[in-house]
Amino acid sequence: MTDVIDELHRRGLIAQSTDEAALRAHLAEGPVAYYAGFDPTAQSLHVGHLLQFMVLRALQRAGHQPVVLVGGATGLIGDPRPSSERQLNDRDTVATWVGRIREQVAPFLDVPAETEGLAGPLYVDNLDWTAPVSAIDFLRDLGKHFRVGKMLAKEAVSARLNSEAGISYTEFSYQILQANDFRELHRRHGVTLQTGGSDQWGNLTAGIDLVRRTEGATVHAMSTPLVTKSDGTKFGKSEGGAVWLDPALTSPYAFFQFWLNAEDADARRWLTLYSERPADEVAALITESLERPAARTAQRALAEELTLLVHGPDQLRQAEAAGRALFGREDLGSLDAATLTAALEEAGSTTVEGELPTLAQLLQQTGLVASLSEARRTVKEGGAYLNNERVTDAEAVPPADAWLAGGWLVLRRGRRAIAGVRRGV
RNA sequence: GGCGGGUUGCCCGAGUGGCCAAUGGGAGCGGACUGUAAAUCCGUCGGCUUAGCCUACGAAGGUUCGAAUCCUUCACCCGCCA
Repeated sequence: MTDVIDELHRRGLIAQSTDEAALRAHLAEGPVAYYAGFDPTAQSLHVGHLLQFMVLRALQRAGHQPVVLVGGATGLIGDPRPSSERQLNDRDTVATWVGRIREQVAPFLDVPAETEGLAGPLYVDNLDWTAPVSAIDFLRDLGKHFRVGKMLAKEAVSARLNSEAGISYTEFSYQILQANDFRELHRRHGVTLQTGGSDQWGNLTAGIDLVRRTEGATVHAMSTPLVTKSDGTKFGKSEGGAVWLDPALTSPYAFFQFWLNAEDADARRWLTLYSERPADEVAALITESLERPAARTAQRALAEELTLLVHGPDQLRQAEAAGRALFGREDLGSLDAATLTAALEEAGSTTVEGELPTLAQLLQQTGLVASLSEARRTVKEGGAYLNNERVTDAEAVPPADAWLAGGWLVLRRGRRAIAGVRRGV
């Protein structure tokens, strides 16, 4: 049996860890309860969170006990972002998001009934133990264990202190809440390892210190590296903004396309990080990508593996088929109604009843552009296409013979953004 | 509580009474080139009923023929002092 730490290293999933030899020995002793927390700061998790699940899954496969914390309490506070203070969300909203994220996490870690020896996850919400703590309890029982000097020294805090934005007492206190979570999970479930992103390192170590100080126990932490893009832009964004895991916010098609469109260098690095294939298979894919980059095997492998993991086999099949239909060689007119319908439903579409509006209006209605001004601009720039033919007049109405099989018009913006217009009954 | 500095479009950041929908950079978007890559070059980049109009320079009021620019009040941020 391969050592899970070795596997995590091989995949580049460990940026930092506490005493690695001790952690390795600890993991070798038997099943260890470990946790990672996810704050409900939005209605859904996004691709940025995915790497955390890769770590949780690797540990789970190695026989350890995952504990997933959804931060009903910490989500009300917000951890300090490098840029600026967070906008607080109201309590009802956060409570709703807790439920959604809790459901979203499940497929990553739930184990099928027939699986031998693997432990399903334990789900916890830190609101359970944080809400009952009074201000006095907080200051007496928790605050006393934290030195302000140390708190100020944490990267997340000092960066903000030295910035124009400054930092509120609320966000400054965040690390205490997360530290308390670790202690609470250590007490309740014997958790001895916390994993998280490298930007969480300060919070992870705050928890370790608190547990040592108050429980006299040694616990561990491990952080994942920041996933980067070779062009320096932020990972996890696409045309429409964040790439969400919720299919209602980012369609499986768009999710698949996000990975497929990765740059070569990124795709190879990401494949190493994300793929659960055996090491030699990953190595072969990377070799192939280096030899024939145009085939984009690394991108394809990534897109397939992650779409399957996040959205399941049916959605993967459809996302792939849609991409083939829309970007394939064939003439759009030769596609049959079923293929076109499946592809455009994946890509995004809108239905038009009665009189057809102008192309500018259609572009806006399908969401390919944000405003009519942008639609006109796009047409002027030569970036708008109807059924793969460049549009020259934004105010024109598509001719009657433009309708394709099944009552569809295919609108495209630029090379990649595609949407369908369906004829209403 | 006092004094000083600050708040400009997605981000950074110019702009101190008209030539300002606002210089420049970045991001974004489109085109060319390609592999539904990258790099590069070119263009574009508030909205609308688009040769015109509307909304915008923290918020609200005011001065003025005219304000991002001047005045007043308020909010928030940074620093120093108490």
